[in-house]
Amino acid sequence: MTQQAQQEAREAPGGARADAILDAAELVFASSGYEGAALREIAERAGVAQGLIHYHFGNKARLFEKMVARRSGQINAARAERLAHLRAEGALHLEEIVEALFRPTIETGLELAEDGGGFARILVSMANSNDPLARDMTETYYDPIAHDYIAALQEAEPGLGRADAVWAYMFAIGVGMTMMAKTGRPKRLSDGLCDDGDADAMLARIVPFICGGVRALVTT
Amino acid sequence: MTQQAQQEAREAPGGARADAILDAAELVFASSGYEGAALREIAERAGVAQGLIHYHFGNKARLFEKMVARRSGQINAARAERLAHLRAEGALHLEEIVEALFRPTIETGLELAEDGGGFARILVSMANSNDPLARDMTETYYDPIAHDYIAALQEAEPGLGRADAVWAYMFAIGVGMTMMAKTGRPKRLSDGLCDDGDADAMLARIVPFICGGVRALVTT
DNA sequence: GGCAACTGACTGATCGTCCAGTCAAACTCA
DNA sequence: TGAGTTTGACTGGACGATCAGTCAGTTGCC
Repeated sequence: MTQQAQQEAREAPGGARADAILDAAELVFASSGYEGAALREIAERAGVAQGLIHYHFGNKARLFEKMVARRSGQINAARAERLAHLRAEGALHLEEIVEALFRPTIETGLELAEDGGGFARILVSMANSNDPLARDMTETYYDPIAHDYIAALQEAEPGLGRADAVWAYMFAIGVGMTMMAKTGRPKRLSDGLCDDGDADAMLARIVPFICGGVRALVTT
Repeated sequence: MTQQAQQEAREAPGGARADAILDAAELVFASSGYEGAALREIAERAGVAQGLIHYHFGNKARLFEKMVARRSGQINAARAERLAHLRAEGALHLEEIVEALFRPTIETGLELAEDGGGFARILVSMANSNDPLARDMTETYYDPIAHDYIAALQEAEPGLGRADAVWAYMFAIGVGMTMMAKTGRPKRLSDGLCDDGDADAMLARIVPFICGGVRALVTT
């Protein structure tokens, strides 16, 4: 163990065990929901004693928040970077904006997918919940980047009003949920034709769908 | 009490107390989720002893299912009726189909809204879940009507392929979730400009958005 | 009197949380 | 350097609360 590693192992909650807990928490929260998730199961999956969760995170709510914060930071950094990159290249195009909005979520969400879902499903339940914990976290971690993308929509489509841009963003997020929830329903409804496990194939439909929807809201 | 009413009160679970339990279950499941909901709270809100829930419904899962079945029956009957009415009038138009798809859900969902949400939020969590209970119920109560509307989409837009029609339906449902979840986020993101409590105002944006999206998937 | 509706105290399991204690590494000072 | 002290990650059993579910008993209408 290097001195650097020792130093990191000391910092709470940034050590390897704390990360293992966050990884396990992601799996269990995703498959069981917040209320349904048992801290004992998280501890077991992380290969850690039950008490260690409270040592590092205090309580269940703070564990949930730290878990969301970690992954959300990655997602929204990638979103911001992609948007900045598009701006640097010149005029914004609607298709590129929508692609930039969803690809980081897909890739981060499916990365850890096991039985299918992973972190993305946590986002879905957070987005559709209105309890104070979920609302505060959405406000903290996702509202700032939302404002950026709403502004980008208006830049790309100058005829789009402010209210329409906000609605368009909300609708776009709603469409993205279809993809992230990974329920298997598209396959069932289409006799195997559609697969919500294939992120690229889905994105190929989602992007034109949303762009068509946005342009339909533009008052010309 | 009429003989008819007495007869209904006899059938389990069809009596007035059973209905009161279902009403209370709707409220509690909506605000706390399936795992978070406590049968004791449901009994208390219904003004009924805890044991009566098990007398009428057996267990928590069956109570949940009966509750969903009751309201879903109303929603999907209205959906089917509206679609049949459109067909009877002649050629199907995309805007009318989308309107027919959502209005019954909105009206049934907001009808019982108290702190905001009601049954609609249960639908949202069901649609985005992949646990066996939610999947089976979605399959039983919502897949049949989904097939009808997917077929209607293809009739209204002949250039729309089968896979595209299924995706379009899924995306449309995703957009509808935005509206049904009633998180208050649109208002927050727009400084009060957008209100997700105003179903009619939302539907006025959702319908053109979805229609624009669907038409963007049509291969011409 | 019979039967279905209904009650509420109860059970065992499981939950989040707590805490006394272990242990190895880091630090202190002669 | 090395014995004594301190630190902090970590353990695992115990706690009270609460959960879904059970059941013997009561009620009220035919």
